[in-house]
Formats: sequence, C-alpha cells, structure tokens
Amino acid sequence: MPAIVENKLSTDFYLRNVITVAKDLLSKIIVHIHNNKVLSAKIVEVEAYQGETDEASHSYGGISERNKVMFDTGGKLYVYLIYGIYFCANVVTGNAGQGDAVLIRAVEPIDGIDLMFNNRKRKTRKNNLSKQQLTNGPAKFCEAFNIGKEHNGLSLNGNKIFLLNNKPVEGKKIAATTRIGISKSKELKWRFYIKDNIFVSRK
DNA sequence: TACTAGATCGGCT
DNA sequence: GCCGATCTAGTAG
Repeated sequence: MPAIVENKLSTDFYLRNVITVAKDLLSKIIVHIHNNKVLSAKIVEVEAYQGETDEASHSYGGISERNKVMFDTGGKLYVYLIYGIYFCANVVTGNAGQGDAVLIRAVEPIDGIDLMFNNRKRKTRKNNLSKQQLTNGPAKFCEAFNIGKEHNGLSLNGNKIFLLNNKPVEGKKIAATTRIGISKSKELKWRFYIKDNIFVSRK
C-alpha cells in the first residue's frame, strides 16, 4: 500500500510543541495493521499533557517505570492501564526528556468497522452498540483498536500502528475546553475536538 | 435523563 | 493503603 506509506506523518510532525501537535492531530488518520487487517479512523478529540508544568500529567514529577516512554523522543505510543481495567493511548511529542504527550480521546471509524465491533463486544454485555458508541472515549478507542500494554513504546514510524496526514481542521472548527476526568490543573484548556463531530466523547 | 456504584490493577505517598 | 487521563449497568424520578 504505497499511497499509505507516502502519506505517513514524518517524525518532524511529533517534535513540536505538545499543544500544536494536539491541535494538528485532529483530522489525522490513525491506522493499526492487525492480523493483516486494516483498522483506521480519523482523530476527532485529543488532550495535551505537558510534563514540566502540568500537574495532571503522568510525567509531572519525573521519570518512572510507568511513564518513561513519555520522556522518549516524539513519535512513540504511550499506553497505560487506567482503573485496573482499561487502556488509554497517547502520542509522545517533543524531544527526549520533555515528557509531553497527547491523549487520543475519540476517533471516527473508517476501515475495519466490523472488527472494531467484535473487539468491543468482548467486554460489553450488550451488543447493540451504535457506530457512534464504538470509539467515543479513550478506553473505547483502545478496545476497538485492540491496543494494549504490549504496544507501549511502539514507534509510530513503523508498519504496525502509524498516522496518516490529512487536511487540517480550520481553527474556527476546533473547540478548546478543560480536560476530562482529572483533579489537578483543571483550569488548563488543553482538550481539543472537532466541533459538531458526533464521535467526540461529549460536548 | 441523571446520578451512583462496581469492576480491579499498579504506581506512588 | 489509596486513588486514578474510564465505562457500563442499575436504579430512581
């Protein structure tokens, strides 16, 4: 699939300010090649976490066994377990040692939708999910995309999980709000999503 | 529709 | 021990 490879985001994309990368990630396509099948989706909602100054970031307070991938060079995947049961996936940004990353909160499914339903059914009792409920949350996205801790530290320049370029979202169509589910640094408006997109986790 | 509890692991004070 | 960048199912209104 040459077209896909040519469209892959280069490392330079990730080596910028975490807020800039977060906004630019909106509309980009995330692809997971899983068992020779293609799972792909458009990113519609993200949150930025900045190591140095952001108390809500896992990387705040320094490097540890769990968060060390966040301190790696931009262009890696940081996956962690939350509440003992769910996974969340982040894109590491900036230079090594910064500890910056962007949480992928919601995506709009494109390819492999049937597979996503199957992946999600494993953990949900009801199987009358709507397409809209498939990936409208960080843990739902990981479940649908079959992303787990084995992908922690994976390079996005490889051929397993990677991102494709797409035309940027106009500034006026990007909503910036406070982040969800955190208790520290609540005032920072570092959650970004595409206005009017039905796949965001909430308005 | 709105709130609440339960699930369940690992990192950190 | 405690609590978390969550989600689902259940109950009440």
